[in-house]
Amino acid sequence: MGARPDRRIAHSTQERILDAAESLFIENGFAATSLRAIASAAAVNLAATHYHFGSKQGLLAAVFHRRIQPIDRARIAALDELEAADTPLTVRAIVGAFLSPLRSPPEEAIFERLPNLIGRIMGEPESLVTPLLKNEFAEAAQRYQLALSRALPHLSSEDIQWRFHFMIGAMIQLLRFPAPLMQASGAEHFKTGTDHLIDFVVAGLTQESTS
Amino acid sequence: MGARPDRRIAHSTQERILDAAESLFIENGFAATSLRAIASAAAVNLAATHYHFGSKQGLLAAVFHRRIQPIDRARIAALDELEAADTPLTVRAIVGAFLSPLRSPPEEAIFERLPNLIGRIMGEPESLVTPLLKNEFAEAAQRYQLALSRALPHLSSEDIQWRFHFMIGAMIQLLRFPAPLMQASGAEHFKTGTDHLIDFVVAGLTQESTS
DNA sequence: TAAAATTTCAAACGTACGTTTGAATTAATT
DNA sequence: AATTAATTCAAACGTACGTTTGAAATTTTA
Repeated sequence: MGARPDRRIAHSTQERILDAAESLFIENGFAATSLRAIASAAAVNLAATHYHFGSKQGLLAAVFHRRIQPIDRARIAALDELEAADTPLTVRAIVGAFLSPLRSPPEEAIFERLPNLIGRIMGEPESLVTPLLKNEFAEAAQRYQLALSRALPHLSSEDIQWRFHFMIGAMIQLLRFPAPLMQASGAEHFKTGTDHLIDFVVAGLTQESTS
Repeated sequence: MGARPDRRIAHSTQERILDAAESLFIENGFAATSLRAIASAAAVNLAATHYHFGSKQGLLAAVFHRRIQPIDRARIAALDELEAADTPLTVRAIVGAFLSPLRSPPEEAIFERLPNLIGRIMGEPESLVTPLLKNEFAEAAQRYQLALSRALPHLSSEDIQWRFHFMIGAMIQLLRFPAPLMQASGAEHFKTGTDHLIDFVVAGLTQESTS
């Protein structure tokens, strides 16, 4: 019997594993998610996880890579575009470019849980997170900190690093908890979490430290 | 010779377990830390972990409670003291009161790794974190958001919640990664991470959203 | 279609896990 | 000192884990 269902409806084995692993990693974290649970949710054989991804860590890397790569590229592309113009960049424009991939239109339903994944993975122990970030996020971080120090020439590189650090923290908080604790009631004026985030970090970045 | 018979050299079994569990939770996370590793590091019998704390989750709760309670009380006490005066509070004073427990003088060496613990636990999956926070952090959060909305009366409660949310995120980032990625070279002018954090979040909180 | 490469599968590998048990030991009480 | 309570201990409980295996099934290549 044909083991291959309609390819348009059902994803490939790798994709099904990635989807299932992503959901379960988001929900329970890496260590608390078993390959058996992943294989079961993906409706594939347990051994398929090792056949396609080598190990549980390899699967995590693949899950992360699939989501972070488009974001990383979009960030760099957005900054390239900004810098193509010869006008000096505003902090708000830089922040907007950095965060825009997080609110870009969901061409695929992917973007629904993408933020959750990043937030969850960033919460994992450092020994798990650092190797993932080293090769996926370092370039964009460097580029954006450079752009920020150009837009804020009076700040030391130390100041830039700290403020960038806190921007990342605020961003992760939004990714992990898409809404503040209290459930916002009827959304009166439409302002997304990302909008609030941008306002907050722009103020933090451009602040003139009075202390 | 020490004039005091310092009993702290030899901790009790519970304390040794709590210390060992704390260190290992910080390093590897909850799920990836085994009770056997904890018992071994604490030099106690494996069964002692269940005898004293009932379960692994109970141990986590005890580890967390031991550290978060002093912080929580210090936060509330600091706010009480501020509000005892009848002058309206500044945002900076409120933020300083909220964050002061994180840089209070290390009377005990405890305070060295306390921030790491909180940061690490906040990164755990929501199902683990939420029950811990519900009864340990809710009151202080409410009190401080109320104080903030009094200091910033032109802001909606929704705005207050969002800004508070991002303040927490920036704080957690500092707790989890006490320094920005790049190692700061010779510390020229002394300004701690908490000082940078306060400046950042005060600016974010007091910002007049122009977007 | 025949051969080769790729992918799926059921089953098992050895190890480690959280938890429980009941006796041995220590501490507290009378 | 005798009795009771609290604590420690070695050992084992059953379960689940990541990983490996080798044959069966499928897809690709020629």
